[in-house]
Amino acid sequence: MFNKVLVAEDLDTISVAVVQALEKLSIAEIHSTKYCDDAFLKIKKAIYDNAPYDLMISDLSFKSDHREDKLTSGEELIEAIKKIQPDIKTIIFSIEDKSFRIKSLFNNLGINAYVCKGRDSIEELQTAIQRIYNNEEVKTSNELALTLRDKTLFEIESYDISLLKSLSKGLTVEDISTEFKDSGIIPNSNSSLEKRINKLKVYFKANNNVHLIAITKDLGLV
Amino acid sequence: MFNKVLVAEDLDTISVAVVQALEKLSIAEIHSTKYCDDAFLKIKKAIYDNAPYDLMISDLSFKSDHREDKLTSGEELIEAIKKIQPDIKTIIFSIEDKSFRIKSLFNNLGINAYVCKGRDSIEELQTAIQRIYNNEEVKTSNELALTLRDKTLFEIESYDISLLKSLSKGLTVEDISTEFKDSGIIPNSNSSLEKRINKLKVYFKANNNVHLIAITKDLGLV
DNA sequence: AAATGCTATACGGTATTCCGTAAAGAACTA
DNA sequence: TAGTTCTTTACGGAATACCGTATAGCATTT
Repeated sequence: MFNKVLVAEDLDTISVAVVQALEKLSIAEIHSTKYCDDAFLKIKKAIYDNAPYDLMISDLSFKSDHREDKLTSGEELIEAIKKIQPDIKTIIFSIEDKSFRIKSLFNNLGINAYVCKGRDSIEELQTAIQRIYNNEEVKTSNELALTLRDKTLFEIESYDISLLKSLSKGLTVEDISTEFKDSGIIPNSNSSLEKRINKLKVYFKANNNVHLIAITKDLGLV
Repeated sequence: MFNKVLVAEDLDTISVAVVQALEKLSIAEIHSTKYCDDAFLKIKKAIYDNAPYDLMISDLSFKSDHREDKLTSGEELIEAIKKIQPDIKTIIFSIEDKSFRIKSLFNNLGINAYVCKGRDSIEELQTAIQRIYNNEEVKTSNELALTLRDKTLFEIESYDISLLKSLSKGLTVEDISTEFKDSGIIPNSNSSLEKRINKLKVYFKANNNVHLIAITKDLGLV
């Protein structure tokens, strides 16, 4: 089994539970930290001491508080760590369940596993660790597997996102039209914008603009 | 100390940590559940068995899964439970840190304490329980205390919440008017609803309804 | 070049929002 | 009872959303 593991998690409740789960896997050295910056320093020092970590388990989002941290999210943390220790194994342990988000984590960060915080996540986390150690394929959470495989997912382009964001800022279609014209974004006519908004409304089954923003906010798109 | 306590929390990691924290307070009977509906049934059965719970600690948001639950949030759960056992003590233990939201929980649900999941929440939870048991004033988390004491804060009533919720469901003012008439909610005329929406728009500095919903969604009010 | 198809744009009519003003009703005061 | 104030309701006009149809531009095909 892995010898030295680091847990980066800001919520104390979750952190103690994860550490306990690791202890049951008879991992010798388990360290935990509540801040991304601290996690980075620990990894760095471990390399320096010639006793590097084998695995890091990290949350994605960290609450901000009085401290002014350089690294503020799990993504930034992993990106920074991979630069100084490319061979370290990484698991993200997060509540995030948006498929497109998770997909990009595998593709862009090269994480080894993604475990979704949920009703049976302790066991899932343990099996994920075991499988990574055995170099086996890591199975994702049940619910997740479905959404990741779902090819029918509407391709939301960045154009749609900025359109939705402008709407949620309280701009009228007229406003957005001039905004897009200024930024050189096309299409930018009222008519085209309306047509695009309409497509989004159809896709998300929204009755009107208010409804559309409510839905996409819930999905975390905006 | 309290004798019988129920923990309603869907994330297994947090649940085990909370139960451990309770054990250290030498509480005799500690039960936990991952679903709102189950929590309600446990409370109900305990009343029936003449051994009611003294305290419930509940999360606010619960993940939805294959089960089709009637109660889907901590708010709904507490509302339902207060109807069958009005004297039960309740603590909300959630990641939510928006002052509006929390204030409305105190005002509309009559909770006894609000503890924010964070880096030192285990200790905060324990002192909150102790203080409720001693009938002392419950101190809220440091950051929270400031915003809650602010009397200039607009009093968001449950009326406003249901209005915003209806809007975010894509209903028109006309629709909401008939909906409110059917439910016996007053005021319910188009004019009054518009006036109320206007106040909210002024308060939240929203340009239009879309903007208003975007803002209140961000604040976690809807 | 002509035909085709796709996309962006233009326009018009209806519905809804947005925002005033005013009347009706209820609660309180003198 | 009459007066005062606050809340609810009514109404009207301008702005915007909503939705259909029609034209213009551009690329590809024939």
